[in-house]
Amino acid sequence: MPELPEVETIVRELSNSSLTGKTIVRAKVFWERTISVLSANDFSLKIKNQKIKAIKRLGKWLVFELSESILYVHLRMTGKFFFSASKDEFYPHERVCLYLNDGRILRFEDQRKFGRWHLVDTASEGPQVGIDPFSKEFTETFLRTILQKHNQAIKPFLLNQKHISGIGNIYVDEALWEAKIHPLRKTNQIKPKESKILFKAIINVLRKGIENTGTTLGNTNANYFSVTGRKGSNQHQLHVFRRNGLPCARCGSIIKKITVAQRGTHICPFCQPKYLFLQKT
DNA sequence: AGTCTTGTTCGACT
DNA sequence: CAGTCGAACAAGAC
Repeated sequence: MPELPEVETIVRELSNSSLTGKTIVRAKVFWERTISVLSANDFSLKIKNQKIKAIKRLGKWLVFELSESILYVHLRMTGKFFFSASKDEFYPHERVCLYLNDGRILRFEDQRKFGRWHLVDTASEGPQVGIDPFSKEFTETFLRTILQKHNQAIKPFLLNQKHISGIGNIYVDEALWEAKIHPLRKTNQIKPKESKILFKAIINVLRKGIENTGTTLGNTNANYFSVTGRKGSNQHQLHVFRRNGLPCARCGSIIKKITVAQRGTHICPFCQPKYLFLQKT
């Protein structure tokens, strides 16, 4: 569910919610497997009395820099954060909550239970992810070079967080449509000119996603909502994702849904040909 | 009842 | 080693 733009939106909202400087006075775990490596009990003991120094993003991970540790949170499909003031409220999908020294409770809700909290001492024990699309290491040259080094369909390559971190199923389909590249094209057969356009498309779709505070596809609890419960608006800007049967905004052809790497994949069959019969200049 | 889902990891296989 | 594929995780919408 949440990809880079959604996680970035959540990080910004948490940072703006005066969470920085607050102390975690108590943690409660309602679903043990949400906590990775540590037991729920060890986690609660370890995080207790730690101060939140900063909140950042690493790929799709949220990073809470604490006084003695680093807390990494991955939302996977349905994880979401929100605040509540009352201790007595009951939320059916609540997995973890943090009591703060200002009386607020930061709650973590996760319908499908795939979300993970990883509390470690140093960043070297944290998740190892690839280049962030908004870091200065992500350049046209980097993308062109790494595509040449692999012989894999472009879509699963872009979804692999070890190479580039933060792109998920929605934004990858959007970026490939924008760059006019079929998701099954092999990485090492993508021409330098196309790679350059793809670079711009990746930055563009992610930046637009952030500007629109994320993509919320539906109204149910399984969808993305921000910390304050707001929907994003990027779903109104999508060109292909879940638009199968509708006309392509560029050429009018009907958007098709196919399966690539076991993921629903949306393409314009005219704009994104699988084989390049004509060499474009 | 059966299929699908915005993420990731694992093992089997080629 | 590199890449593909299906399953697993888990719950709910359609």
